[in-house]
Amino acid sequence: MALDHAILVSLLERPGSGYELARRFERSIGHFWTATHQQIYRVLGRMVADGLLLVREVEQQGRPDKKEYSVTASGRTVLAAWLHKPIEPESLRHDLAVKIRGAAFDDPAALIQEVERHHRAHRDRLAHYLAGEERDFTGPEAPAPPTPGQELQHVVLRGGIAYERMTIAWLDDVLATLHRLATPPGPGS
Amino acid sequence: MALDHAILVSLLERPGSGYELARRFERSIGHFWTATHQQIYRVLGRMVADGLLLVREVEQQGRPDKKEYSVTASGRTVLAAWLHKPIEPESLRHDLAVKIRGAAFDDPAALIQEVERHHRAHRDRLAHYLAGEERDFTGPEAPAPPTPGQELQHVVLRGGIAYERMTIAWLDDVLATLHRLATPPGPGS
DNA sequence: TGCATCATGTAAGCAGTTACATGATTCG
DNA sequence: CGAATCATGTAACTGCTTACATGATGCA
Repeated sequence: MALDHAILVSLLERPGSGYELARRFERSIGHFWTATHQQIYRVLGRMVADGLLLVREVEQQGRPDKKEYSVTASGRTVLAAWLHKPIEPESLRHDLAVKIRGAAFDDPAALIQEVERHHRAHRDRLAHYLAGEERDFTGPEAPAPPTPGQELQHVVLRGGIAYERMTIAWLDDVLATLHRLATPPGPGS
Repeated sequence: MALDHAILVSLLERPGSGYELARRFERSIGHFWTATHQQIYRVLGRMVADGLLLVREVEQQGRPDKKEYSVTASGRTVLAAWLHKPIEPESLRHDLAVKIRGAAFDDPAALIQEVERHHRAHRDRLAHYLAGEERDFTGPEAPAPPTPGQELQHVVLRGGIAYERMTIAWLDDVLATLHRLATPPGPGS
């Protein structure tokens, strides 16, 4: 289960509450892993019970109190063990591709709007990643020289950027294909 | 649940047994969805009970008998309903990216072999996809002109190819970053 | 007064993985 | 005789999603 390990990495980068973790999973860590707060709270509870994390109650002004989690020595050991264990190369799960092949048994043109919607979502995500890269790594505000941790975060972000660019280009290809199928060559051609 | 829909699409493309479906999920459909035979048999049973599929016992010579599944009108309706319902753009789940960020709290150099292993796996997959493209779509054996269904299968395959190429390029970037971190500039520079 | 943000959780159900289990045929 | 391929399944467990549930503060 890699959610445990993603949480360990995120809390090593910076301790925080379940709520903060959920927000990180929507943002930077969300480039490569997703999780909802429900799941995060449950796993946090288990990881504390297993001794991988420490909790500290933090009182706040003008906000509800929070629990701040940090990684124990045991948690570091568990993470290191996972880092040294080989994992299988990922395989994709892409619902949209199922839909595209399914369109052969329905109306291909009906899928155009859906694909355009995805295209917009990926363009937005790309813009968001590029803004984050400028802010954290390539802009004038960025630390120079970067720490190894920052270099590794940056290369992961570059992966997210490359993924979004590739996806946008592919969706252009998909749209062109759907349009071609929707308007087949007339008898004059 | 998209496994149901992936099965519907696959059986509409060609009826087949659970075993055959499992093999397809390792190959062409595996470009965008994975499933094991255990899961497939369970879902097939449920889909027959729900009236989405028909089973037919087929006796074979020199092989065990098999059950051939095909899609009912009800199954087509369910697929069409799903095709017309918007889905959320995917978010990634990439264990290797978690490992890369985690390497900041371990030895980055220790990850190089793992990344190289993934690099090889993705190159192999790319070669396999390209061979499939040549065989089914661009080679001399390919049907001309292609049917709409084949055009859609092809554009999905092009997506798989683009994904593998992007991933290989990114893993090159990751390897360069890990090597840079493993051999920091000496005092002479 | 209502909405957004901050903050934490429980419960039920479905999806997916891993381990276990069987048995026929073909080929070397 | 053993290994590979064809063929179908059950059981247990783990992980993930969806729905439900509460309550404070700050701002318009």
